[in-house]
Amino acid sequence: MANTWIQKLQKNGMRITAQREAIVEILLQSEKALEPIEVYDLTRQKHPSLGMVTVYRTMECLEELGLLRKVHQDSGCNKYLKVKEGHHHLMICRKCGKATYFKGLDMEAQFENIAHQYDFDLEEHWLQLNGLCKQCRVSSN
Amino acid sequence: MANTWIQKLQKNGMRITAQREAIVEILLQSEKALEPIEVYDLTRQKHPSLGMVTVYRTMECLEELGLLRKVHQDSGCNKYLKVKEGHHHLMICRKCGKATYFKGLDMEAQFENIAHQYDFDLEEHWLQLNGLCKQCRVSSN
DNA sequence: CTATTATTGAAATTGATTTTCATTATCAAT
DNA sequence: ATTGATAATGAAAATCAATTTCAATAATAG
Repeated sequence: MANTWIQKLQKNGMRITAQREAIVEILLQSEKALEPIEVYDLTRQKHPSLGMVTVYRTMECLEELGLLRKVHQDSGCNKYLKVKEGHHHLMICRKCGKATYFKGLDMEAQFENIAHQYDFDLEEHWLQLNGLCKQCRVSSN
Repeated sequence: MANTWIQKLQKNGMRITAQREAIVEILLQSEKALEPIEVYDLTRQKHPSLGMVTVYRTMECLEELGLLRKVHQDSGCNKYLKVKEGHHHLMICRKCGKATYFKGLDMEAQFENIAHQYDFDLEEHWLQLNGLCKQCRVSSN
């Protein structure tokens, strides 16, 4: 896992540093989208000298390389999640933030149909399901 | 149009001021989602003494009253658009920003189905189509 | 008209993100 | 292994959006 990301960084001419390895580790472990400050706090538990700027720069690189993607939630739009290959959509728990990818039932045709009606050149669609995951539904609420 | 919004403000115990009327006017005229600074600039053309804080506060009120809604775009997540009654989704031109509501083909059943598979308690879904509107496709690109 | 009180806007504050720059660490080439 | 070019780092400053504070002003009930 982490190796794949590190390799990709390397292939793109970037150097491998302890900070980057630590940040990648945290991001790969997380089941939910994380904002820079969260990555900073989590990474600093094992790497206290890490600077916030390094987190921003590393996450920016990872996004440009297509390894991370931005996720929008009511709780903020500065959260980043590991990308999953192929065409997927997200299901996100509003309580714990757990993000699950699911394969979209081909709705593309329907979307294209609508776009056509409005003479709209459809380039992409954003679909996200929000609610409560199993665990969070059970516990307190 | 504007009367409806003004009335709603009044009904909720708010006072009608020239600033609020001007801001409402701008927001109702716009075909695209606007961020506070844009509302500020546009409104100040006819009302130069307007303060930024008033824009923020007025837009916040309008959102709470269900007249405005936040819209997420690559160009930012601090944009607000007039709400349309009923269940609709958005189609947004990435070039001019024009936002068009369309009636969703009932995809709720499909979404519920997916949610059920993942033992997920679906509360809401976000769907947005992004691309180019007719005018923007024709002109230059 | 007047008194009450919500609203306004300037200025200060906060919080997130970006920029700058001197120091440090990586890695390719010896 | 050593070295040198240069990419990466982190502290501090700068920027930008949004919020809070507060004295002055304006809307509206009576």
